[in-house]
Amino acid sequence: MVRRTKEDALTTRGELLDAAERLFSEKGVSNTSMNQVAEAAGVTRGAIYHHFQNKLDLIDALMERVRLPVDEMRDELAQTYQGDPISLLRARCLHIIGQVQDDPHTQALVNILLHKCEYVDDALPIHLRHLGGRNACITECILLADKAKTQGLVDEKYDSKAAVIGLFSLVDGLLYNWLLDQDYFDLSQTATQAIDTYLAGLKPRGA
Amino acid sequence: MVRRTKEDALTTRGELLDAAERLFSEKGVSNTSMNQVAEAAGVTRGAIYHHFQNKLDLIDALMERVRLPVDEMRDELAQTYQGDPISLLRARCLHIIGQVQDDPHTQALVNILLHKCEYVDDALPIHLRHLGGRNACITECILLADKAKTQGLVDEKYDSKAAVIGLFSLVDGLLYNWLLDQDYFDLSQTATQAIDTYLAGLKPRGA
DNA sequence: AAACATACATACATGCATGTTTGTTTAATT
DNA sequence: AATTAAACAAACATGCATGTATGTATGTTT
Repeated sequence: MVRRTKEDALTTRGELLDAAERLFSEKGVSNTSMNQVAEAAGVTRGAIYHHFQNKLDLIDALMERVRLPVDEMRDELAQTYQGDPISLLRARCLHIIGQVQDDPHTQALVNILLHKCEYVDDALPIHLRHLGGRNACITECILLADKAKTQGLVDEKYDSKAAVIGLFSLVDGLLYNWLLDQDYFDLSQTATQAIDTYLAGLKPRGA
Repeated sequence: MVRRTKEDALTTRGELLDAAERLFSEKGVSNTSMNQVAEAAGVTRGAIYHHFQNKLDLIDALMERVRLPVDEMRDELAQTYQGDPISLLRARCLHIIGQVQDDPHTQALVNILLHKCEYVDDALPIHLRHLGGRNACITECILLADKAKTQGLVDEKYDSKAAVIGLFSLVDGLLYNWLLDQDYFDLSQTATQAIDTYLAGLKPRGA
């Protein structure tokens, strides 16, 4: 069957992305061929090369699909600027944790990023996206940390950038290890305690 | 030239491992062919298949080579049981950080583990080794955390396992992000502050 | 209704990576 | 000294992944 309607084509495209996301997350990116993706989506490779230029382009589309919700979340949290900066940072971190835990698309994508793809060339869209998103988020959060410092919520002795990088590394590490073996520990419980521990350590001693 | 002496063969084997370590760390495991490894070592694929069964066996040997020093370190630190458990944990974490930063072999291997290989199949020796080593180390450190709790160095409200997993995730995350872009932040400074922050958060409030 | 463009399927060409086998030279063995 | 066996090199066979080119049936446009 060929030349279906325009929305049918979009459906095919979506099924290709679903299949790719699942296979990549299960077997790794370079260990999954375009043919396998096509078969899993019930089409042939012709369909893939019609919708995407090549594997990299496919991955790019994959990331584009879930980046949008993440951006929404960021904007949303940025607006709810109520409460102290530390609580905001906490909420943001826990939100990320929760989303990876509960949203299958996010989980698959993060799994791909952390465990199922090789960072081979600087020109790779994956690499750039990952780094870019991280740096933008960190830069934004450093402002929050500075604000918290002026409010006396964070000890003066700490460097804001290092503090934020530490917090993000903690989140990354938790996700990294949890995705490695989901049965080894409970993510939300462990993450909540770990993040609270870290944030408690940021407070001035006398507070 | 062929059939060189027995130690010449060991040299060849070592050069193969060196080449593999470098190429894998630079270009990724699945993106590096056996032929490229052989060429980089100045031999042909025949030499590789003489010393190793296949790519997985090569990687296995790669990990075996640097696992030994790491184990030495662990035994060494386990003997110096002086000082409080928290200081010991701190020293251990900073030691790992320092070793990744300063020892090229360790750095390359950790880079491969974190960024240059796909965790595709549970049967892969890489996967098992990584998980096994981690779990063993965590189990060991949980005892330390418990000990610290009985000494009143850690707040009663914290779960020991979660506390240790948090600490290790922090270290993993720091290495993960630093290896992604070594110029973005100073590893030892950031790690020292982050680890100290986390450990400070573990203390009881009134201390 | 005719012309065109889209959404694929199919077929083809190419190249590379792997694993194996065979061959050759020289150290080690007896 | 003769035999064996190690340490590779070189050649072979195979399969798979990619990219592209072509074919075709059907929606879409005018």
